[in-house]
Amino acid sequence: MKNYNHTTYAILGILTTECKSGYDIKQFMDQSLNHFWKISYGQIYPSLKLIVQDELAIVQSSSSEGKPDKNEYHLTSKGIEVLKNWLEQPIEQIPAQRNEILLKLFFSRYQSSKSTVSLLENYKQKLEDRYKTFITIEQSIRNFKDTGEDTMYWLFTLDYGKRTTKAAIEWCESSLEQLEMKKGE
Amino acid sequence: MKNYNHTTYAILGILTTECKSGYDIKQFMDQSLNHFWKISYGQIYPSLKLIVQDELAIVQSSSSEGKPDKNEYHLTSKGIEVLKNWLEQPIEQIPAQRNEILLKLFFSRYQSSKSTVSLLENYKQKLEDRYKTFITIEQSIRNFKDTGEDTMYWLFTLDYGKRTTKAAIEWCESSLEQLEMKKGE
DNA sequence: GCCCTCATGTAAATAGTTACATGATTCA
DNA sequence: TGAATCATGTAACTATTTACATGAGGGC
Repeated sequence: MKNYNHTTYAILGILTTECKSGYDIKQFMDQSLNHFWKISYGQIYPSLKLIVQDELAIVQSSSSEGKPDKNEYHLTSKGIEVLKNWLEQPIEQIPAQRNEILLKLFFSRYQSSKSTVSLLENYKQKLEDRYKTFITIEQSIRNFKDTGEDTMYWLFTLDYGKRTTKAAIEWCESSLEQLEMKKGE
Repeated sequence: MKNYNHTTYAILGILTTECKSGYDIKQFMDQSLNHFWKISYGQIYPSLKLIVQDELAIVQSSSSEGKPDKNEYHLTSKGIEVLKNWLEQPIEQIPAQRNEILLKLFFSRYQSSKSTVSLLENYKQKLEDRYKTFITIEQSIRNFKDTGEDTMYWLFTLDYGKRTTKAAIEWCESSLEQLEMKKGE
């Protein structure tokens, strides 16, 4: 079976939901997959073209009143096979998460403690904002979604975000404390 | 001041250590920055060329007995300025960490619970291996490094890795438990 | 002689973003 | 009429990896 890139699999996955057009896919990404997967239109439309070429989906134009025409992509059985097959493959390796704050911190002896503190405080703020967003999303999933099959898995991914973000916030606090102690010396 | 990409700043940072050549930089990355920054030779050498062109460093050939010649790159004061300036800029945004396991989990209702369990167990194993690696690196830093200025910052980045990896392991355990409960229903 | 490590580099392919171009509908 | 949202798409650029090419020196 031919291999596709992760972006293609992400799109195939989204096509299993009610989201069927390029525009819908982008909306879905920005709302639901935002914290662990993002892509731009520049990738979505060419990928959809490939997906149709390889017969993983068929496209049909749909027009509804008062809205521009829309291309709806529907998975074929071949497309579903490809998706299922990918789901079953184990993860080759944990992604090397590039992290700018760690990179800066690694070389922080070239700047004042004060600057490093600012850097960390700013980062901590961003993490706290993100954490709050997760809580909000969680609430809305629990409120509006009936306990369908998807719900559990969606909550898993949110839980991952919450746990790792919380750990990162605690790390910021711990590091800031240590910097404070160093200054006090 | 001209802007460079993160890779260039990473290289400038490494050039402040004893690592001065393209080969050294790669070694350093693979050993010390491995869990949050990786680059290939295909990026290192072209970047070094640009760094010299922009006079952020000068290059000098050095030969030592029994070893091939080596190009040593030494930061200029301009190079140090550029590095320091970058260090002081706050992080624009938390990186959207693409995460394949979350992507698969998100669409896991299209596979059996058994497959999902395997996926998570495999991932948990990888996380545990990574955690052990962090402990090992931490020990070696504490043992072999005198408590120089760098040490504290290096331990910060390791601590980040340890904390977030631990949170991810706990997440795996929690998710596996929930899947188990679901199966028992 | 052969393999491993040291050492530098390029070319091609892949991945991904940003900016641009276009045009319909809705609402103020 | 002008801005906002809906909708599709491409071109250019940037980033990054992989595969390749080359060659010296050391140890078996």
